Amino acid sequence: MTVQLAISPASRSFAPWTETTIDEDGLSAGPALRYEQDREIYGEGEDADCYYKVVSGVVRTCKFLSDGRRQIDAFHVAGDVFGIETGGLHSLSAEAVSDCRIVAYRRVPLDKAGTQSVSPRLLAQVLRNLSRAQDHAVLLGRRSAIEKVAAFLLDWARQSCASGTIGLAMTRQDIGDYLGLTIETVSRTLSQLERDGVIELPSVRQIRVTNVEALNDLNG
Amino acid sequence: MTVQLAISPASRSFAPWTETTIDEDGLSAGPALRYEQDREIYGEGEDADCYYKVVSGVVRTCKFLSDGRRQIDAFHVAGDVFGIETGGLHSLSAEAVSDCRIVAYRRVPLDKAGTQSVSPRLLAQVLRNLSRAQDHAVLLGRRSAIEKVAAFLLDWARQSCASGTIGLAMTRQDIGDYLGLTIETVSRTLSQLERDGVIELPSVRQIRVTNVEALNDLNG
DNA sequence: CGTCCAGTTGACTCACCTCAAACGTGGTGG
DNA sequence: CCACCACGTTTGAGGTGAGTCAACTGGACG
Repeated sequence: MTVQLAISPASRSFAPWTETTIDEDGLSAGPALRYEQDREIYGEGEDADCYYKVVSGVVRTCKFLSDGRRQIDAFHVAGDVFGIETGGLHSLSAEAVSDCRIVAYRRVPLDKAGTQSVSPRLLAQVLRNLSRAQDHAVLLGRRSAIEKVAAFLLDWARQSCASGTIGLAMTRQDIGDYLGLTIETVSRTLSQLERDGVIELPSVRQIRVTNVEALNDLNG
Repeated sequence: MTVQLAISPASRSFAPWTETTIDEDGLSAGPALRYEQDREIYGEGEDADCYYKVVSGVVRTCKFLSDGRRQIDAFHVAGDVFGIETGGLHSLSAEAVSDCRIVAYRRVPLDKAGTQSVSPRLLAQVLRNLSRAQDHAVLLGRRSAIEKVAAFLLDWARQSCASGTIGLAMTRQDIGDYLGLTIETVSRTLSQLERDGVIELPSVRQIRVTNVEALNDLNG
């Protein structure tokens, strides 16, 4: 199983909850693992003996309901840390949205870590994820479809942008499952924004924002 | 301003990001601050020089959109920690849902904490909040009104229950803003659950669950 | 040139929202 | 003790934003 393989490079990091092998860009922490598009990195319920940092590419973390409905928690890009969990098990699953490189760090479950202290950098990463999750909740609970899409575009432009045109790594389905919408609604909303002269859609996976103010207005 | 007053008892805790004055129940960490119902504990954008732990009562943390729409992030009960933020400012506001007692702990912003390490207990609390936020996102993005209400009831029964009857600390408006619904939909859904024999509503703020399985089924 | 699959578009439906009125309960004052 | 008010809640009637189902489009690839 690839996951076994995935863990091995991290074993050089022995201290629990430390980042001794992580440096600012994460590149020298050991060889990056490669995951090709749509590969699962870990599944809901699997042992959470590692956490991860994205080196390149995009990763989605998500949850599933028993009937298959999916909610994407976040898209992670270079520098983002994901997979840090309370218990010994991952409560989300993680998948490669695009081909990507990822560094794994071995961890010890919190309940076995005793009084060993934690790097503030790690805490900062967790707090960043928490803050994103809180913003996401407002979006999911209180915004209309067009506001959701506008917020997503602004957010993604900031994260990924080679300014001018946004390159989408993900499908409409991914966007829908991130925003709590169906693909049809995502598609229709993008078309409407195009008709309104707010964006252009040179190709399916490329979006050019021609009127940022309009998006900012929609963002409240 | 009451917030100034609120901070003082925490000043006995000097080390940044430590919990030396916190013990398991949080009661001996210093005198608890009292907040009466609907008092603001801190506002969005205020300096986050303290974080907090609930001793008794219920606290809500929430965000507002510019037009007044509100999303409640979480209800916090005895033992829960809230108000730990990435930057120097609170990104949510916190208010007393019921009269409550709260302990404040002074903190130092992460960016000034340097390499000082962090208690794993604090990290565990943050991870708990993160996990709750992730569950909340699935609820907001992918569940129907009746599923939302069922999930809320089960959740709240677990947190607050003197088994048998659930005592609600919050209004329908609070529940709606937590679940991403209007008060009318919350009310109608509760009425429907009552008609279906799943719950009883002896009074507005009391709910007796008569059929837990039905709720669990709705919860997926 | 045909197949496949992601995306788009259209027609229709429905879950939830909006607006409005009625209800109930707790508090206040006569 | 009762009349009245305030406010949170419930209920009803009607509207609508987003979902559903289905047909169509357009690149990518063999």
